[in-house]
Amino acid sequence: MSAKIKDVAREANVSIATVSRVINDIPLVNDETKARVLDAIKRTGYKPNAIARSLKLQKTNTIGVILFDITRIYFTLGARGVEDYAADNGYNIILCNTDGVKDREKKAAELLMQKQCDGIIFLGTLMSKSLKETLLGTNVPVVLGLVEDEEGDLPGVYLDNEAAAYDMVKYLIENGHKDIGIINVDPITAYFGKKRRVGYLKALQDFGLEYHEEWSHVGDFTIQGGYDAMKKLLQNDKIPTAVFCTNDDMALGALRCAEKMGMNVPEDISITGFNDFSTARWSKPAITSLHHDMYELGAECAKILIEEIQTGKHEKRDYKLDYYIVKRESVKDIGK
Amino acid sequence: MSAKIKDVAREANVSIATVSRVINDIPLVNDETKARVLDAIKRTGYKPNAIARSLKLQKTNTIGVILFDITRIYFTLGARGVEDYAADNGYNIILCNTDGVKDREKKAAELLMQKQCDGIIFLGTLMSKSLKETLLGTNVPVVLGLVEDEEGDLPGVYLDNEAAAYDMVKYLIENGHKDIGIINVDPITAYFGKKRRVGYLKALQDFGLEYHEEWSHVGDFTIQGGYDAMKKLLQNDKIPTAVFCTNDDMALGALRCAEKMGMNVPEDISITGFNDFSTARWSKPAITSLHHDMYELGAECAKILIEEIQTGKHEKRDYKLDYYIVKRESVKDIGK
DNA sequence: AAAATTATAGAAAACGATATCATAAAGGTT
DNA sequence: AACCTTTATGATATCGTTTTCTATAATTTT
Repeated sequence: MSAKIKDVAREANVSIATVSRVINDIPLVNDETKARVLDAIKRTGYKPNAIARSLKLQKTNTIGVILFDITRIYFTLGARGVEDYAADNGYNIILCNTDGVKDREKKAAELLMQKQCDGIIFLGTLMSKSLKETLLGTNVPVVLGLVEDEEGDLPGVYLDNEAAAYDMVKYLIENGHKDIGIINVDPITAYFGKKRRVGYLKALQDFGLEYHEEWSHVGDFTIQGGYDAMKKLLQNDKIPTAVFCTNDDMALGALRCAEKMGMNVPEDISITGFNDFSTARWSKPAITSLHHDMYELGAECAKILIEEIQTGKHEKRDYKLDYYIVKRESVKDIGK
Repeated sequence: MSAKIKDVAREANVSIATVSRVINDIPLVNDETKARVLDAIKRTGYKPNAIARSLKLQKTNTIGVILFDITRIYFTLGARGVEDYAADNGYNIILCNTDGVKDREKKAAELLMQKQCDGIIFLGTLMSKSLKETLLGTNVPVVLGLVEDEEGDLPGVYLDNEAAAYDMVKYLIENGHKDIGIINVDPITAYFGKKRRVGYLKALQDFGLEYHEEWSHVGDFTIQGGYDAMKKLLQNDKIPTAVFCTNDDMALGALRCAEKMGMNVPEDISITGFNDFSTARWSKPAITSLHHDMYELGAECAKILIEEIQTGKHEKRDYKLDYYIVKRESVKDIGK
């Protein structure tokens, strides 16, 4: 068994109160005594028990992170952002993957609360009603990443997905495209999918373009998903001149599919991605994508959360990420 | 403040001992009393405090994971494997990224021990002496992923990197290649880099091929790193007919660099990857790679660790991952 | 030199649970 | 009717800390 504060006290011939004072740098200790205690700590190899401490202080210095799937770079970068900022400020993170399954999200939230996390960050695709209830049914501060609490007052950090999608489609339009398809993540299970779809539709409308139901497809987040969606899209008699994909992996899949069908990108069809991960940059042709910083998103979530934990003040605030389009090779200007 | 066991006891008009019995399903409780307690729990919204419980039980049901960088898919998959297996068995994970910085690894280990983790999994590139000392200076079970404790008796889960590299180089040789370069991760800071290099050298030797210092380059794990390393490699007067890259991202970088230099893969030069991530599969040309399952690695680490936690038995054992070569388009058979 | 103040250190009560031990009531045995 | 079981419950010590309150010694003030 490792040494306890009691062992140190015995060893240094003082009371445990004094040892505690030394550990916590409370000034009312005589220098000589302090030295004796420090020495005893070294000799016994004593390390404070954070659990006991947490119980007494009612503070665990841990942040719970509920996320979709750490395996997907989109979320991973966010998680790393959270972890770095948290670690720099003396907090640790407990991680729960949920794959977006509501039941698991709820269980994760309950568990994190039982473990007395000082705060919770939710990095998911959708905020379900039941999760929100669970999260609000406590006093733990909560910050949302990626999703926005539209009616409620939970602070959130996210991209203005609607505007970003709008801008990307607008960019395609500026390049002379009038027939624009979309390969999106499921707008029902993913909040940002919904928003990006709205942006897409709005841009079409604003520029007087027609919406074609048959050019709108949904894939999971994967390359294969993009491939399959593109395959369906290309089965139509008339096909668009450009496809707006709402993530890079799906854009790559779409690109591969087009190639497979004997088309060249961007000569025969233009494709755009979203997120600007290395997939897009190093693809050939390199994919035009919309850049925004997921790491920053995570870090910002952590920052807001820790501030709320430390001040105890709750305040609804939304932090919108910057974004910009990175123009590469996958879009052809077909304007006259 | 949320309800405590005391509140439930008062509400149900029983002692806290009885409430505790109900919570923990200890049979000696009258059915009627039990119902009353259950009802009180529901009414008060009581949730047990895991911290208090941990203190008393000397068990936190958390596993500490120290890993290199969650942002790199190689580690991420491992982390997810750990998390899933752990979650299925009632454990949670605390995650610490270290970027391989020794000091941070040590700090992470100390922190996890203070937080009374029931066990620690190390998913890193190298086991430093100081980290090992820190890890062993306690009674917490430790399992190593990716690295092997050659002299010590810590259990580990890893790929037989030497054999795998050997097989990959052998595959190139079987395809007629005699001039084979290598783009490796740093063998000094990464244990598996060292091992893969040994396998590479051994294969060259076994088949009577010459080793060319100038064809051996090192990159970080990234695509850019592979690109830069390839650039140096291609600056030689004589260049190899094949390059063995010890991860997929670097292979992609190397491929892009070769293309940039006006070469075609695999017509002018063959390239192989390692790990078989989607990068390799969806690249064009698709990259021949060595498949092994990082998710399984993580899950196996968790399995071994939890077994050790629960039985209290420590035993040195090594679990070696299966692997196989996935043949794709990036290798040309140049045999006569 | 007595009183008041200050500097140190210790005793003990929390924090919220679990589990041991003790106790009381009910039923069974002779 | 006295005793022994069995069943159900409560009181309480404990886990390893922090912190308040108290106590003592040392110092200063008068």
